[in-house]
Amino acid sequence: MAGTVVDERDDDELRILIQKVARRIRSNRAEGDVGDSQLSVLFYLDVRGALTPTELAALEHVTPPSMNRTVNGLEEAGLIVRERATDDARKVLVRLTPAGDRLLVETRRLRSVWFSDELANLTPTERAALEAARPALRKLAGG
Amino acid sequence: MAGTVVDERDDDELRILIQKVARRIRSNRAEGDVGDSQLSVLFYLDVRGALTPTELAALEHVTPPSMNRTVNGLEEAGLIVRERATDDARKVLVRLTPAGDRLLVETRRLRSVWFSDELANLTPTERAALEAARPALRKLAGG
DNA sequence: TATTGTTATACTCTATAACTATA
DNA sequence: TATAGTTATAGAGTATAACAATA
Repeated sequence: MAGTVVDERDDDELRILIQKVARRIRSNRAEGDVGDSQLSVLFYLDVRGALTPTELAALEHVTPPSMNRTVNGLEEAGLIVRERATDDARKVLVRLTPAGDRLLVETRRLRSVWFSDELANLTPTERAALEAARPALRKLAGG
Repeated sequence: MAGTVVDERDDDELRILIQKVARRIRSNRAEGDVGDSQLSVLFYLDVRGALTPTELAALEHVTPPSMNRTVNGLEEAGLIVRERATDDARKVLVRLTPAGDRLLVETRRLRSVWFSDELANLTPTERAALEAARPALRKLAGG
């Protein structure tokens, strides 16, 4: 019972720490950088090829209207194009443009600067521990 | 050189994973729940007592106007009060109200449900790895 | 002048509700 | 009816620029 209380507090701290690290990552956006969600969509399109808005929404665990807004922003910026699917006229395929591909590469490079510096400031032990936690983080990220 | 490229991609994934887990935590807010930043402020006020907006902004790594908006929301909800400091008339002390204290306890409990469930779904190995990464996360969170 | 707090404004991301088009 | 996409609207969180009050 005492153990339970301690565990709850530990979980709390872990949860708050993850949110805080994420907030710091976000706050270190570079000038002309693209937002988190937009970047993540570019990332998925690069890895998996063209996807529908519904598929993207599921991958990001957001609602279709949220993803639609994100896709609108990317389209207005010329980073993706919408194409009607040939097999099902309801479906739309979101595809990376060459400009989107270039921005993805550049933005990831910019984003990595702060984070990689932070990682470099960890001790070898801390770094190894974070590396070992990668599978757990993958599972918590939910695919 | 090949190793460098792989490392960059690994850092990228780690960064994106952390952001994604944070997004999932946020999306699992309960009804009537308070936002991330507001909750974090309540957390600090509970642990450290009354603090100025500037101090809170520094702790959260956000700008003073951002913190001001967060504090406004908490004040409108009756969860904190602003008091003029006696020693320096420029300063404002933000203090938790009894209602804020109650909401903090309740909200943390609600928030823990989803995350603790997720943690419970990890294998013992994954769970231990995440636990071992806690010091690294603390450092990345920047205090 | 420097510091503290604040307001004005704008952008990103998120959600729910409701609508259109296609299957 | 069910599914895919979208629009309308709203709220939280963040930022920069500019201003007021006090030290």
